[in-house]
Amino acid sequence: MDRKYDFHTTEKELEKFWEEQQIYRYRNGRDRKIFSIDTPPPTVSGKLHIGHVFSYTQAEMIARYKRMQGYDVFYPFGFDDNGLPTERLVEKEEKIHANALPRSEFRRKCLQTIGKYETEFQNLWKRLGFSVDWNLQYRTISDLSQKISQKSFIALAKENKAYMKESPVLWCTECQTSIAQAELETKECETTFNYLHFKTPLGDLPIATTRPELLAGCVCIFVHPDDARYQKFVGQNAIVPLYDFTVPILAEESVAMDKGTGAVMCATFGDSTDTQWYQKHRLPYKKIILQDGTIQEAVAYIGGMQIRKGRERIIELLREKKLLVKQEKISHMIGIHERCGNEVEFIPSRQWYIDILSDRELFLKAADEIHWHPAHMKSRYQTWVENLKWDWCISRQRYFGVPFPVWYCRNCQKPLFAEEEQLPVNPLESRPLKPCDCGCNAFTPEEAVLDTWATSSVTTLINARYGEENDISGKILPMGMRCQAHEIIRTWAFYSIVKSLYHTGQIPWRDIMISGYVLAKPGEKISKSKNNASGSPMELIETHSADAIRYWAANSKLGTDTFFSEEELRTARRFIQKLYNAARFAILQLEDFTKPEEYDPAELLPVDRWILQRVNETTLRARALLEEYEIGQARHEIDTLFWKDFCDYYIEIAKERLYQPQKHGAAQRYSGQIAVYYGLLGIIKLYAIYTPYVTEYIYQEFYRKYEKELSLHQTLWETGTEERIYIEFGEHLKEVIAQVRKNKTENQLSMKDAIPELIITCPERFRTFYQQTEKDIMACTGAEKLILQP
RNA sequence: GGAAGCAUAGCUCAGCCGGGAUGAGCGUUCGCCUCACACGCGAAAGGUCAGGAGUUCGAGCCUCCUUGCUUCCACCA
Repeated sequence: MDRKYDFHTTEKELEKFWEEQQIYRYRNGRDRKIFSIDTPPPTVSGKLHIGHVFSYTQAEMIARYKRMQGYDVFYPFGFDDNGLPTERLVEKEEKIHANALPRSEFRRKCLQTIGKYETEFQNLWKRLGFSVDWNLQYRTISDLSQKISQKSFIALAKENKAYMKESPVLWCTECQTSIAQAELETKECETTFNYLHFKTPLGDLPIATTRPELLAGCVCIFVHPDDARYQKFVGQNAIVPLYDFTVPILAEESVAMDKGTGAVMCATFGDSTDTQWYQKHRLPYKKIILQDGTIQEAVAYIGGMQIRKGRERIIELLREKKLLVKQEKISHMIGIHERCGNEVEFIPSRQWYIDILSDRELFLKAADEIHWHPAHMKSRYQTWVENLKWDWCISRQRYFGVPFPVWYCRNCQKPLFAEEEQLPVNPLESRPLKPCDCGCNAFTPEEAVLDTWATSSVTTLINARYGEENDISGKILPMGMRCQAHEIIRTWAFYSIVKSLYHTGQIPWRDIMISGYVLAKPGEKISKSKNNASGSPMELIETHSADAIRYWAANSKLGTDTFFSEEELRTARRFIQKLYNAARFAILQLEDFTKPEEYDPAELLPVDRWILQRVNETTLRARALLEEYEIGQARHEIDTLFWKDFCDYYIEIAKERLYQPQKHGAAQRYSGQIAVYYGLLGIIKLYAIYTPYVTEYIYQEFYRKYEKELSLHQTLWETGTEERIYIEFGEHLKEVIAQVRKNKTENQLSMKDAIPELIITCPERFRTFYQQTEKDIMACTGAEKLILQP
């Protein structure tokens, strides 16, 4: 073995070796319990950054951990390559607009782009040593995914869980599609409160509005029924300034008397409150804003303008005509679309929804059946479910997605669903297999596509090939765990729970593991769009090794956001070199080692039993922590065992015995060899989940010729009976050596300098142990004489 | 406005059931080239555990209040 560990060649060779030997293949549950993993299919919307690596790697360690506990791990990998995020990427890269192209051509461009990105993504995950079974790879745009997604929709529609309705919906005028509540973000925004007077028979009624461009869409005025200032106006009509039509003045309890003037203009639609009032008071709809964000042509003064432009123009006009009483700068929160940051509008349209409001209790109960890691993440889910306002709108007026398997009868307008044998189907290219119940055989296809989440929420079903010929849902559902970041609790986690409950009646997974973000600097999330990542993951791997990045990713507490610092990668590299060096030492001492069929621990020296007991103890502790997904804490336990106990104490104590059997005895040396052999093997098994490359290298370089498994990653963590007395003895012995080291340091002596006499205060129960360890202690401390005193 | 998380060494963070800060890594200072490793070994300095009150024999940990940071949700007239 070279003095320096060459990760460049080693990692590449081993990556190939694992792939060729199919080390991580899912064995279909043959003779092993199955642990199935629902891992996030990354959205194909740009390049992956260190944040993804951080989160995905933590989950990957759990996969490795479970495998080494004897599970047949079902660990697929997918790509979420349909939907708006991908469309936006393609529009940006190709400098095109989806709606300017024939649909088929745009879809073709999308397919090209995702192919390129997916290869890149896959290479990165492989390079990071992910123990994914690539045979299980899936894509949300594949035929199978589309089929299962469409089946899901049809099944829900038949149970009336999915329904169509005409209603004001959240609308993004930039992306020109409806969106769901979950895709809404808020942004603090400076705006102006414009005060105007509406004339009424009883005098002027002052109104404040931030959206004067909607004056033409005003349908009524609301005042609070208890508001003494305005009670008299209720039941009267008011004249809308500038447009001079009349609207009724109505009483409404939800009006905030202290906001603006206390009297509020309701337009269709300025905000979500307007939509609620519209429904509650059965108000008329006056169309002002169109789907593309322009004002309807027929609107006087501002027809055809963009919303902002129209607003400015109206303010100008109001000012000219002296109708503007005053203006006030305010800052308020507005809803924006998470994908583009554009302000959302409410536009009535016919959309498909999934009923989620009726079954909140069910969704909350499901959350209690799932183990959340960390536990407090459950409250985010609960708050979200409790605050749901609208059913889940699943139709998108976009192109690159799973089509709705629906046509509408031209005669009776009834929706007609595709037959199962037609799926996956694109209604634009196919026809229903039979005529409508009304006898009509002419149809209009649904042009919308499904919300991306409507498909990615069934990843568990896609992986299980739910309802297909080779359905394996009985084996892998509910899945053992779901891993994801906390930002998508309200989307991916929530929708997956909804779909799983609706389709299978059970929770999608038993555990959910939620990772934190990697922040570039305080508060600033690294994101694909901001491009604020320091070096691409591939570059970092080339510089620091995949193992180093993985080791770093295991450093923080689950669910906690962390900062990225390249400095910490250097620490990781030091660790890898240290492990390599320890292995070099071990291999050197074990050149002539004959592995026993079995060995009796009673024949080993106490200090050798101590280190083996420490490995055993650490394995037990790491196991307990990893069962709770505490990757960082488990690694910390292992670090202490390896660096402190194994390297700094054990090797130093046993060194001379291994070098000089003539002085210590052959049997004593053999005892040490056994401890080094099994001790290091236990340690590399523990580290295998964190740094799979260097540990596998050590295994192949040395252990492979003794052990039966082809790869370290096919071995299992082993534990035996705990014998506390050896742990306690080790602790005592460490204290003795620490004292000697301290003494030498204080006297500025080298560690190899001799000391004439070492007096050990030794409890009776350790007496024999110390007697058996005398030569080791003398060698390690340089003591020429050893005195044991009670 | 509601909720959650965080606040511990110069920095980043561990601290399980309430039992003596036993802390770790990085950084700093000092010593040591000890035949796996100077990408190392050994040691040292450094803390009013955000502030306050309470419960308790005993609080970093439990309760309440205050402050600061982060996040989620609500608020869009």
